Amino acid sequence: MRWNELKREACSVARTVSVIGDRWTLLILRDCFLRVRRFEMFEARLGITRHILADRLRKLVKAGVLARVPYQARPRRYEYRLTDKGLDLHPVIMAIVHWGDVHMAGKAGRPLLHEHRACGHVFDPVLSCSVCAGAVTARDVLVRPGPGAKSSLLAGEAR
Amino acid sequence: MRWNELKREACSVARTVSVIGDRWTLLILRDCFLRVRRFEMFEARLGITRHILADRLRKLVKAGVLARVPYQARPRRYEYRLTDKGLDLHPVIMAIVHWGDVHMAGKAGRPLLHEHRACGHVFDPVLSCSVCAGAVTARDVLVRPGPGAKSSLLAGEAR
DNA sequence: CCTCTCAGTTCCAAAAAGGAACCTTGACAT
DNA sequence: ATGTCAAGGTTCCTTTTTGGAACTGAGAGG
Repeated sequence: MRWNELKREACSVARTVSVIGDRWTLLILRDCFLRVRRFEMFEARLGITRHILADRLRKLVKAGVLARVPYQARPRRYEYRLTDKGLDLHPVIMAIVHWGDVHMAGKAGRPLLHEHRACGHVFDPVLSCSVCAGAVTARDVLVRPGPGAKSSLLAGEAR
Repeated sequence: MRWNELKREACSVARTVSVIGDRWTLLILRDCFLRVRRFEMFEARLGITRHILADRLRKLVKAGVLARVPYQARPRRYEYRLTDKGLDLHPVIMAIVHWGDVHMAGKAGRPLLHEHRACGHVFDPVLSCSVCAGAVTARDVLVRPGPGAKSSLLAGEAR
């Protein structure tokens, strides 16, 4: 399966992965959420080669995750900003950061802390239910086919 | 930057990406959460080539995300199961699924629905604060250096 | 024996990534 | 007018990673 076949799969993971399922893309998005916006800044922070960076930024713009907006005329220069669609990736990045904090932090401790403006405390992200607001873990979830399902998606066996 | 340099970065995203930042790995994990466990099953569902699958499974086992457990003797056969560390990736997969459901679902609708056993309803995952339990969006979060920080990680500019 | 299943491994061609140099637009200084 | 600088790319060539398909090995079952 090639990249372009991925986005046609009847699976939300496959479709999302067709946009962000690449190590550089994920690192670029991390930097976007840290307010990095310019080509040279990404390059310096990531240690990515320039043509791969150009390629990934182009793809993210095409996917509607980033917008390429001019920040000066003469010479015309552009920067890359998260769109609303891109901002919606925040939970993905937070979940990734949290897993890294818990399972991959060295003894130096976590590199970054997150403060919740609303309550003023340093917090951990918790996944919760949109209906009852209770915490959700892997074992609390029953997966069922939805309207866009292909029957082959589910593995069969009940949970 | 090569893969093996990634895990040494002082960034939880980089470290997590060194384990799961590959499209096949993410799709393998999706299937793991759908109770797929055997080599042939992964291959059939994913359309991945066999040696890449073998490679990714080996890496996930080495990373402690999956465990290779025998399910029959004579001939000895193994299956791959999520460890607790692997189960902790559930929020990452849920966040990815949800983004795909919202931004990439065709008009057929979402392929899978998730029911919260505790309350019995189909739900969407919401990221919330471990301290006050309130919802958390990108703009609610203030990022600060933690004990394991390198100063270069933050982009500078206040949020 | 012969064939089948599962779980891999091997080999070769094709695609993607790394590295370094080059290009373009315009500002600013000499 | 010539030279240098900065930002944001592009080009070219080499090394790495994938894709695809065939082969291996340990039993089971006829």
